[in-house]
Amino acid sequence: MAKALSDPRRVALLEAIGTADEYPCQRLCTEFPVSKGTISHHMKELLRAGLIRSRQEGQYKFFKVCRDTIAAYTNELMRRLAV
Amino acid sequence: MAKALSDPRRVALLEAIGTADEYPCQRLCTEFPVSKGTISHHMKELLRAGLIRSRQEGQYKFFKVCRDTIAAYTNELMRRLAV
DNA sequence: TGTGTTGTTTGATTGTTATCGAACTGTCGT
DNA sequence: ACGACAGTTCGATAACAATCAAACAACACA
Repeated sequence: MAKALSDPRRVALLEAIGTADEYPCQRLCTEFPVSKGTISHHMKELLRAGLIRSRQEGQYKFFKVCRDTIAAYTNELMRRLAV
Repeated sequence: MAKALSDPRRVALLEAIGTADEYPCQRLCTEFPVSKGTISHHMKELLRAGLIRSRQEGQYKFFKVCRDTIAAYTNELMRRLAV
């Protein structure tokens, strides 16, 4: 999780996805100056970390931020460092 | 900050420091199976990120977790992702 | 003043990761 | 069935990060 959040580009992607309830993959490809392959790679990482979920609709793919996972992470961080 | 928190060893060091109000550098060196150089490197990163502060006392050095910085980070994360 | 201890810096090595382009897979509309 | 579009996967490359060992600097004490 921390690893997934450590790349600025990935966080930017995550933030973009967070601006809407659901965010189309294709829009990420147009709005970020990176190749499709790279987007796909980052999405895979975010999925693996449980930070987003995806939904397929025909040939399109939509992403959604898992806000509870993020909340769980921040809580864990606070707990571990006893703030 | 996120970068600083993305390395497991560094988080472990941070946690160790967090177990006491102040933690001597030398104890980190004895309790973690890494060289002095590596410890020094990680401390530099944690300092740079504002996650710890250090205090010199003669030839010894002590570290202290900056809990408010961590709180600020988690808050920022929550805010940015509108949880 | 010298010796041991503490921590920093440096250079080399090694592993990881972000990125691209290209090849590939799957889905849609015609 | 075919051509266009959406994503994935792969191979290569380049940048970065963790680590060590060794050289170094600073301090303490005898």
